[in-house]
Amino acid sequence: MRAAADPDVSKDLPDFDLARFLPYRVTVVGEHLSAGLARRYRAEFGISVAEWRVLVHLADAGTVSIRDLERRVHLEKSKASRAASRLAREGYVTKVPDLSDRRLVCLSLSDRGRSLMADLLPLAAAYQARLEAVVGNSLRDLEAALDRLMQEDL
Amino acid sequence: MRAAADPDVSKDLPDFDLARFLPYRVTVVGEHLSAGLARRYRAEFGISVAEWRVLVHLADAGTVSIRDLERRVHLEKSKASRAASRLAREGYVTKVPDLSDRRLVCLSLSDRGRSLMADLLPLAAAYQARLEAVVGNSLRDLEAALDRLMQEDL
DNA sequence: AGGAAATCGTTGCACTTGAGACGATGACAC
DNA sequence: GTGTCATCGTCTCAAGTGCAACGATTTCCT
Repeated sequence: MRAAADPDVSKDLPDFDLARFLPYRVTVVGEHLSAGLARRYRAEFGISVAEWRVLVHLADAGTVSIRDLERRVHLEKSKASRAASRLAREGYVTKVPDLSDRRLVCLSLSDRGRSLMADLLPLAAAYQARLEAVVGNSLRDLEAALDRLMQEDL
Repeated sequence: MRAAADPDVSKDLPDFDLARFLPYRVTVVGEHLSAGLARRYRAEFGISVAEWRVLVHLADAGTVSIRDLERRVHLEKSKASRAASRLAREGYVTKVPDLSDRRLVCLSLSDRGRSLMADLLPLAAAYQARLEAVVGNSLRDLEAALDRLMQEDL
């Protein structure tokens, strides 16, 4: 017979339900939501998610540096740098050195980029509206919960 | 003077707040939550997020195939295949052909893998408990909202 | 039985990613 | 000024990724 407490490896592991594990669950939903819109702007304009974030921030902040992107839209600096370079190469953004601090770059939308965003932003707004309809009247709670989770230092 | 309606590119773009855009927001929170725990098991055991998901599923399903992983824990099959291979190489899982259908592989935890999970699962359970405490009594609403967003075909 | 079609896991390929090193620039103390 | 330190953006390198193609198997249909 075996002892009741068995420290060796043949012992049963504690139950664990990945489907209820918040890091997993939130990540999967995030990928699902992002992919839904990204599929469209990737097929139509060849834009990646990182490039989309850069464009959105440019559309509402005007002129930004790589470091601003890093802090405001959660892109690591190498990722932000490469996304900005691609967008500049495609002609969607202009990239010039900042004259008052020549370590920085000034990124801003070109005419072509503004024209792109004139197409993209209404699409995204409609998508957001659709998601909010799905969530319904618990949107406030959802946002509050996400905020609290985000503030938590883990 | 300029006409009121101006179709050219110099027109202002619609306002758009990325910080309230659900795909962005949910994704960022998901990364934040995942990174909080992943940092620990990566530093301590050299395990990636994909490998973690494989291990968890093995811990509670016993024996699974690559295809099961693909469907149950949202890993593309090449990602699942490589994660399983790495874990097999490290000795955490055993990988043998399925005798009743030789297209499939049978993955299961080795003794070493079970021992690893005996350390990891309590850690994850504590982490989950901490997150649930942060969310508080709106946990039900949060889960329901995530479910509804997940079911939506986008 | 026998051939077409579907399924499974792996791999080759081109691309992306994260982490750190690096040169260039600026801020600060003395 | 001058030296030290911090900051910014890019680049390099190894590792990871998505996708499609592939061989091996099984299933289905007749």
